[in-house]
Amino acid sequence: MADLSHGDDADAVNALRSAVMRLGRRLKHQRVDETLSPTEMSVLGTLARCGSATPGELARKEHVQPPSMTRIVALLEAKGLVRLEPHAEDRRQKVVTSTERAEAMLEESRRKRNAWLTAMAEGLDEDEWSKLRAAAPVLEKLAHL
Amino acid sequence: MADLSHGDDADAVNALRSAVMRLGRRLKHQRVDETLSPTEMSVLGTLARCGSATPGELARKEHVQPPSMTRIVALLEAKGLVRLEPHAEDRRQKVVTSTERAEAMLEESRRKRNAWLTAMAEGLDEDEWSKLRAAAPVLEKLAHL
DNA sequence: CGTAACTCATTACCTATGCTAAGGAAAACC
DNA sequence: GGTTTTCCTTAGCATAGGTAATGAGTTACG
Repeated sequence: MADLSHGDDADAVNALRSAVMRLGRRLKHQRVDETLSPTEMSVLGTLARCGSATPGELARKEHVQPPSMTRIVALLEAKGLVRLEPHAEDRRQKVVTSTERAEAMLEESRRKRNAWLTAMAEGLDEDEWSKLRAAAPVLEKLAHL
Repeated sequence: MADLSHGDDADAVNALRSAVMRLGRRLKHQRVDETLSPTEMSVLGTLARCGSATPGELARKEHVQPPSMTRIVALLEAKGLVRLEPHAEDRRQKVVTSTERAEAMLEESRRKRNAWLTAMAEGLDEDEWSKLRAAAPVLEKLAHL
């Protein structure tokens, strides 16, 4: 594992935490569809990546409690972005699948997000941006740990 | 500026957004002092870095609306972590200063945060961690842009 | 000067989004 | 076959943010 005991790493940790929190708050405001919360967007993204999933699986992946996921899935279904089907072998569970409409929305949202981040990146040079690009997968891994 | 038009960067942008959001959610739960919200912590951090500031300045820096900052400052004052003084030249404004107690708490919290992130970093190798460390300042810059 | 317009902080109220606790149905396990 | 466990859900609550409206203080302009 990495050694986090000396000062530079402690500083990095603090910078990371602070930046992630603030950036997260700003990203919330840049939602592509005003009627969709950040977590709802994130769920659609997860479904696009992983295909179908049960509410429980989604709750674990999004680090949210099951009751919260129940509501999120219900809202997504009401908006026609997700389909709910009975589970094949286990009748307690349900299977959540994103619709074609969700795919289209994700594509649209990707464009808008990029536009916003492009504006943000005006203030970054190529070197800074490449550091960010290199760190993106690591942050993802960390978020899933 | 960086070129965000091709696919790799679009992917990086998506990964970044998703990871920042999820990591932010998990960091919220790892608060060092249960009685302090993440934004309250962030305000104390800002004060430690920048010295005194008015509520309005803090609201802008934390990307929060003024009324929210009013409440945050009031809570911090009630906990003895912040001192409120009248502004020298402008009697509309107030000056917020962190107390010695806040400094001690920040130091304590830094230790606890590091412990948590150390546990997280168990799953990272040295290369991944160094990428993260390189990106930390860039993320901070982005968060402040 | 004095009043109009603006700015800063605050108050009051509302909403969004998460949580815990509790329940009901299906599966798994003696 | 009855008990325990697992999964989703319902109900109620807490937190943390936002908007709109208020009040006090400052600045600008006529």
